[in-house]
Amino acid sequence: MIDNQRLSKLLFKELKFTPQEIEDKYPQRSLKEGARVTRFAPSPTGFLHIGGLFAAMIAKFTADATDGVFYLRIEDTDKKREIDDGVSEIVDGLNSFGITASEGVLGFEREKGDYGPYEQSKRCDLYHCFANELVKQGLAYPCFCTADELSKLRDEQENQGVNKGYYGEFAKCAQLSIEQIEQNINQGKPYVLRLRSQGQEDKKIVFDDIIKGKIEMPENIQDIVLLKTNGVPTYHFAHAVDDHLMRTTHIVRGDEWISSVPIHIQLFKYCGFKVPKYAHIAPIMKEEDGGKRKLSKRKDPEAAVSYYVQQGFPKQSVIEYLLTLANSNFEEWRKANPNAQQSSFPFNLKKMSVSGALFDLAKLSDVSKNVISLMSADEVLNGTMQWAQKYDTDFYELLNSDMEFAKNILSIDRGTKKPRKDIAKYSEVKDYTRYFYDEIYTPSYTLPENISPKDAALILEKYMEVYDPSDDKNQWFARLKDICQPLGYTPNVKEYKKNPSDFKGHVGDVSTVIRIAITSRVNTPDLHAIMSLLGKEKVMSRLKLAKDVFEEEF
RNA sequence: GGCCCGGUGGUCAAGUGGUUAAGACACCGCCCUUUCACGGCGGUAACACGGGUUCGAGUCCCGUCCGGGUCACCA
Repeated sequence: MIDNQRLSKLLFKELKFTPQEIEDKYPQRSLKEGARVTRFAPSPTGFLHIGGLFAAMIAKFTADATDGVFYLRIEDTDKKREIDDGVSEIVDGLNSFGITASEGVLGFEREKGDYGPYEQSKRCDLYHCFANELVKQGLAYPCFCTADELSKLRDEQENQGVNKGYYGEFAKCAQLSIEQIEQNINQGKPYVLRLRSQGQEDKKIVFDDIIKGKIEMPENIQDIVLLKTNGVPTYHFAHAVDDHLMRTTHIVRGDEWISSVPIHIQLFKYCGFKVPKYAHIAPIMKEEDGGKRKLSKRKDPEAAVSYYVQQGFPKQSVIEYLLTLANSNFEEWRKANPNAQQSSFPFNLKKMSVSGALFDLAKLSDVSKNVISLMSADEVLNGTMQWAQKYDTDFYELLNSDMEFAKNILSIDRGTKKPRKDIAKYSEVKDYTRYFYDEIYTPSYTLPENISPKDAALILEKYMEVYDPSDDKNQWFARLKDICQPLGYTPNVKEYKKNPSDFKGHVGDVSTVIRIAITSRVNTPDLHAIMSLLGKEKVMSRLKLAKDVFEEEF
C-alpha cells in the first residue's frame, strides 16, 4: 500500500481548483423536467464527415424535441492529428446545413455558454483536479513504461495468447513503491497517469443503450491511460469529466464507442459522477463489391459534407434525407405535413435503426426533388445563385444579368397544387433552363422514332403560319389542334388510341415537334409559358432553324 | 483470436407469438391528361441457414454462417 496523499503531492503540485469549487462553477442546469442535454464533440482533424453531420443532427433534434440544450465541444486533445482550419471546417459545415448549436464553440476562438471552455485543450486544470482526486483514492498511478516496453509487452501477450493490454500482473508500474516513483520523477522520467482499475473480468456490467437496448459486457480491467505524458487527457477521461461538468444527460455518438462503455461507466463511478444515458448510432455505410462498409474519409468523396453542397443539394434536402434514415416514420410525417418545418418533427431516439444504413443517392435525389418542388421561385433562384456563384460563375452572371427573367422561368408550373418535381439539385437548374439563354443553348434535335424529319418539317411549317404570340393558353392549344387534321394527326388522343393506324399520330406528337424545335428537349415545363417568355422573335427563328434542319435530313 | 452488436425485397424499412409480411426509393406496365409534368392503379422482388419451445415463430431459445465494431499516450 502506498501513501496516496504523498503521491498526490508529488504528482500535482499546483492545482488551481478544488473539486467543490469546480462543481459550484458548473451547477446543474435549470431546465424543465425531461429536457435533454446533448452535444456534438468532434476532433478538428479534417472535413466534416456525413456521419458527423448525422450524429450532430440527431443530437440536436433530441435536445430540441425536449426543450433541452445542444452544444458543440471540440475534442482537441491530440495536437498531432489536428489540422489548421479544423474548427471552422466543423462549425461552417454544421451551419451550412442548419445544424447550429445554441451553446459551445461558435467558430475560431469564439464560444458561448456558462459551461466552457468548450475546447478540451483549455480545460487541463479541470482534468488535473479530478485526476488528483483519483490519485488520492488510490485509483490512479503514474506509469513510466516507454512505447518500446509497451509494444514488447503486447508481443509477449500475443505469443502467450492472453488478452493484450496493461492490466493485472502485466501492469508493472502499478506495483511501484512511492520511493521508486519519487526517484523516477526526480530523474525527470516522463510518465502517464493510469487508472488503477478495480474491475474483474468475470463480472459483467449491464447498461441500457437507448438505441441498441440492453448490453452486457465484462467489466473493464485495463489500467487505461487517463493523462498522457504531456498532461493532456485521453478521450475516455475527458469524456467523463466534460460530460459531467457540462451536465450532458444523453451521450449521442457513433457505435464504435460501445466497446469503451465499460471504461466510461467505471470512470464516472470512480469520479463520483452520475452516469449519463447512452445512445449509440450506427454508421452510414456504402456499398462496395456487394458488401457494406463504413463511408471512408479517404476513399469516398461523398463522405464529406461539402460534396453535397458542391453537388448543389439544398441543405434541407440533405437533412430531410438523413431524417428519413434516422426515424423511418419521418416520411409518413412529411406526407401528412408537407409544408411543416423539419424542426417540428417529433424526433425519437428510440426509433433509430440498430444497424448501419447504406447511403442511397437515388433516394436523396427523390427527397430533394420534393423539397425543391415546394420552394417558391425566389427560393430556388436564391439557392441556385448561391450555388452558382461558387461553382459556376458563368451561369451566375447569366442569372444575375436578369433576375426577373430567371425568376419567371422558375415560376413556370411552380406554386401550383401539383408542382413539377424535376430538379433534384441546384446544379441541374442550368440544364433545366438552358434553352432560355442563347449564350448556353446549342440546338440539337432528336426526334422520337414515330416522327420522321419530313413530318416534323411539315408540322413546323404549318405551325409558323398560324403561330400568334398573343394567344392565351387555351387559344394556343386550340391552334395546335387545328393544324393536326390536315397533317394527318388527330387532336384527340383517345381517338388515336382506338385506331392508331388511321393517323400519323396525335396532338401530343405535334406539340412534341414544336417543343423539340424550341428547346431541343422532349420534356419541359408548360410549352405555352416557355414560348411567351421567349418572345415572338426567338420562337420564330427557332422554329425556322429546326424546320431547315429537318428538311435537310430528307 | 477475445469481447460486443447486427442479419425482413436491389436500397431504406414497418413488424413486440396468429398479417394475404406494410410503406418509401429504384425498376417495369397501365390509366388520367390540353402538350410536358404532376397524379392514380398495378407488377417483379424479402423474413441468412439449421435445430428446438409452442396448437401456431419474421417475432422466443440454442447452434452455424455471414456482416460490422473494438481491442493505442487516436478520437
